[in-house]
Amino acid sequence: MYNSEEEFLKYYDSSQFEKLSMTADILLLSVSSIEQSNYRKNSKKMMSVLLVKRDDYPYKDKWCLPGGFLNPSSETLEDCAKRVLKKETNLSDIYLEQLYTYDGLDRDPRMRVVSTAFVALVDRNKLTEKTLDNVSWFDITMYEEGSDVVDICLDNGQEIINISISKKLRDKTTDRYQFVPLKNEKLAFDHALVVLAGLERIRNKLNYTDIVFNMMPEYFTLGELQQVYEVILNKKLLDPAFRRIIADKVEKTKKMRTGEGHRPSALFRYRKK
Amino acid sequence: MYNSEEEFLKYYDSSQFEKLSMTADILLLSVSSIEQSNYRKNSKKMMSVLLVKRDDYPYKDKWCLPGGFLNPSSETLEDCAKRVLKKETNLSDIYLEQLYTYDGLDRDPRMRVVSTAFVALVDRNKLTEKTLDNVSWFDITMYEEGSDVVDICLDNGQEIINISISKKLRDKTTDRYQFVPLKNEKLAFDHALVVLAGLERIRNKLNYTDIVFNMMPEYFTLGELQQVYEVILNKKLLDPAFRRIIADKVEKTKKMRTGEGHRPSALFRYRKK
DNA sequence: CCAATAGTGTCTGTGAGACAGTATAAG
DNA sequence: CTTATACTGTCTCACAGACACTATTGG
Repeated sequence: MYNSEEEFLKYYDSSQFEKLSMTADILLLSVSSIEQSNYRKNSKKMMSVLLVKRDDYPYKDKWCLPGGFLNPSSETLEDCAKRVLKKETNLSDIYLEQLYTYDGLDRDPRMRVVSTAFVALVDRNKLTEKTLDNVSWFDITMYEEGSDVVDICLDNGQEIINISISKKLRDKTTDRYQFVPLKNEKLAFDHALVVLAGLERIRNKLNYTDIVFNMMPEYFTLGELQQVYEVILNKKLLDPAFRRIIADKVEKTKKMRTGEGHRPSALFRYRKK
Repeated sequence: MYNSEEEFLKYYDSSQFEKLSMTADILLLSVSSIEQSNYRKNSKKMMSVLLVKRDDYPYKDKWCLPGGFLNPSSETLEDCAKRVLKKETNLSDIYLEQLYTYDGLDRDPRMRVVSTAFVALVDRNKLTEKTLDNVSWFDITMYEEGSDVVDICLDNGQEIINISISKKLRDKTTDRYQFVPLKNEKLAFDHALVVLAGLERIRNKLNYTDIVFNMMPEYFTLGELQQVYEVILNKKLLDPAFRRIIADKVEKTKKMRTGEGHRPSALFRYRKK
């Protein structure tokens, strides 16, 4: 037939397979600080996610994750994700990790679109708040009532998005769980599933990686770091246990944080290994 | 512009974005038993992977993972993976899990192809050995010499495939590790990376899921199960510790395995929760 | 002094790792 | 009796969970 790879490629007809469009969607997460009225209290921390308001069909006026179509001839999906992040946040040095590829047949009413979702983490302080009115940070609250329903509440101060997702056991030929959206009126596409999967990924990785520090400023107190752990894991931790766990990941500096209405705390820094 | 989603879709031109082809590749893993010459000894277990010999360009005469092009108008990537599995092994009830999406610009010399890789697990006993001569099971040996180089050796009894991959730390904007193929002369595309990523996935999941039982027959001895654990984790386990760990995952049956040249062992069964 | 957080010392119970020992089949 | 595996009892050491205690600031 053909005698060499060169010859094969010369006559290869790449149109023989039907093609499709791909997008990269980004779940950009960070931690927000909410000042408390009591001057003594530390600011409360919450996980937050960046959403974009759609200004055109499909899903007009609903919120969605920032994303964009892949340019197949020039960029990888990761390149594409970075390009979108740059456009949306003006930052280019952000932690980025591939999450999952979503490919339901009807996820986009326009046509078949396969989307690879990425999780991105960022320190909120690095962001220059260029307040585009179609982009907004939503604080995340997760309720895992019972065993198989997860409720997620997203709140940007003006609008509240309620999501309810069922975690069902699937047949053994696939992943352990299937996620079925039960309630979701304001989040476009299948992005509710991406939010849930991304939060779970970060929660799992917290224990065996150093990803937290991508959401932290250079200098931080152990109290702040503990709050971030607590908000990601969604449970209170005991001080001594927490300090044992992160002891070898951080190093104490000579700086102190004062003026908080209580004992000052030492500032720590991430110690790379 | 448009007054409703219906109207929008009616005039939507889906050709405005450049399109591309996608494939689903499957890393089908199972455990093989190798009879020992000493009649007393139990058969040795090894992880093994199903490879297909390419009979056309590109990568003619090299081995690759079974895979196929996605038909975008009718199937999901998982459907596509199942279709390929059915064709290659004639089985349809197989554990299947999405692994990672590979999208390097030059991974296929023909054109831009993005591939979503799946891991599939199967009990070798369920396979009817229809010995197609272009399909073969390769036993896997992994060496993790030092800290950042992984050597994988694949052996089907006639041919040996040696792969060497470097695990390098990447910049913090992405995943912790970057995998760089150092040596690989017989495995097509970027499939060496898929093999490594899949083995690591299974190894990690062994501890917090019940996936092993997808590779086990209905009845098995604890010795056999332990051997499978050992071969996946690539290290010896202590009997009492192992039995404590899996105690609540299995249930003893009345059946026994005899005739092995040593004390008979009870047959166990997976206990679903 | 009070309120709130920072930071440390120490007890205890659980559980993995380790080793030793008993049991039982085939040849 | 030997060999190889099956299976169990128990000790120890590390470590997470828990609690209590001291320290230090602003108001």
